[in-house]
Amino acid sequence: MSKIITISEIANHVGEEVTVRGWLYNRTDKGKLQFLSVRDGSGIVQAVAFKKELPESDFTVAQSLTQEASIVMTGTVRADDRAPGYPGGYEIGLKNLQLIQQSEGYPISPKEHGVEFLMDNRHFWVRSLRQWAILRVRATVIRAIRNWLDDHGYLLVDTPILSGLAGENSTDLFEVDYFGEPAFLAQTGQLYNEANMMSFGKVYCFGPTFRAERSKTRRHLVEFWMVEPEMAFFNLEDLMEMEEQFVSAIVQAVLKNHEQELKILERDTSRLTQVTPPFARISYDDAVKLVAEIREKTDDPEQKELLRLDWGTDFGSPHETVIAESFDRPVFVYHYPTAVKAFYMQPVAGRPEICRSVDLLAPEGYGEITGGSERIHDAELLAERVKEVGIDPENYTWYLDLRKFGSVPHSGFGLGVERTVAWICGLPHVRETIPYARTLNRLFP
RNA sequence: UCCGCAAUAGCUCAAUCGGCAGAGCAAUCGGCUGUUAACCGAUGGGUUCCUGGUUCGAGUCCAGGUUGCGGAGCCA
Repeated sequence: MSKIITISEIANHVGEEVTVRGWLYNRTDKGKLQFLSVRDGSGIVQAVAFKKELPESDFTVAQSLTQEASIVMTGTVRADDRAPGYPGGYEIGLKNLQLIQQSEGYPISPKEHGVEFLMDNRHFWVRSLRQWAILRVRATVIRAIRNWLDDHGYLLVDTPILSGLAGENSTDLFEVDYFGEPAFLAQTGQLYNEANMMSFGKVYCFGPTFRAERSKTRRHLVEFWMVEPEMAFFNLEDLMEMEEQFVSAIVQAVLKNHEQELKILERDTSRLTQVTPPFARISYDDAVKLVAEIREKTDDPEQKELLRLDWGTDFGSPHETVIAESFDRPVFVYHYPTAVKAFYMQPVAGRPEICRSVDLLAPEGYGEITGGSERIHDAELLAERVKEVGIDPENYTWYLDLRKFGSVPHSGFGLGVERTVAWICGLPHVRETIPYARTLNRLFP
């Protein structure tokens, strides 16, 4: 009985007889010689079947294998530069092959497919090479997020997914029946984070969030994952310094661990290596001027229309794109108009029309990947803002009470996992960055 | 919700001016001892999204609808 190995560790077994268990990814039949491309989850390896080197019945089995048939194979590992795979350069000289189950009519071929077809077959699509690479990067992004926060004194404190609180924007909430009472799926854990921060100093929550926005763009999902750190005694400048360290650590972790995956995705990593502190910083006031200058220079009438912008309105994605393109690394845009941001953001001293908020825009048109602010810590000011915005203070009693018992200045932000993965992988759409995307028209598979 | 585009074989697409519905891949069969999305030969495979209209004749033109895609708004 030979040793069962995973393909990722094949380099340690050159010259040995090994067993690999997996699925047929592709097959090339040359008559008395066949090449089997086999994946086992950890990688892809080429197995070579010469007719004379394995039992006749096993060779016949090899000839009958269809794409995604499950198999157990045994053979000798040898280094060969001609062998493709991940990692490439090694192949298995087949001595024995056992079919577990044939795969009849597998829908996804090595040729191109359309988006709808692939999303309908997402439960199979996750087996494909590009998806394998993307979802491995996603796992590393999540691991890097947790490692960095855990290593820097942040405590993971989970926040509820079901809540009676509306959160930020009541129109975009999913309502569910909670024993006859209305409840909502969480859009953010932030309000709870602010309570937890007073207990643990630096906290974060990390989980799925739900937004019933009727958005149909490359940057939106109905269900997406967000990490939200919240820190006591942090002002806006502290927040930006923390964010640039944090985001850089995530990008560098992927670069370090996924050279192979980024190559599969044909990602140009030169822009990613530049993602190190400090990031660029620009105020909303200056960003508005910057957009106006860029708009002035463009000859494209369509672009001129899209870039139209008055002070006081929020940036749309065309604005964010041209702002981000003006810098060679991620850029913070801070001090947005108070009117376009959430009620709990601290107004700037002497200029209450702007607030201590900051969004981080990723380069290459990937848009906003974090959004955060310094929070209002004064009880009276917060109560005033609640009244101004017109939300029912009844529902926010506990949240308002936080400001009555040792309230301190504090800040926090949320980072969208899918947008971060899309940016790092260089993908055109976030739907491939989550195993089973929930979008406007998709709840299956 | 608004604007634009699309729907033809299992998949990706073609079909000239309105005139016999086609190719590649996949599948099946045959050939080949170094393939890299192998190649060569053969075979099978169609409610041209739906409903109605114009016409001698509609995949193609017209009306309505359905579904999907891209963008805007909104956001991470």
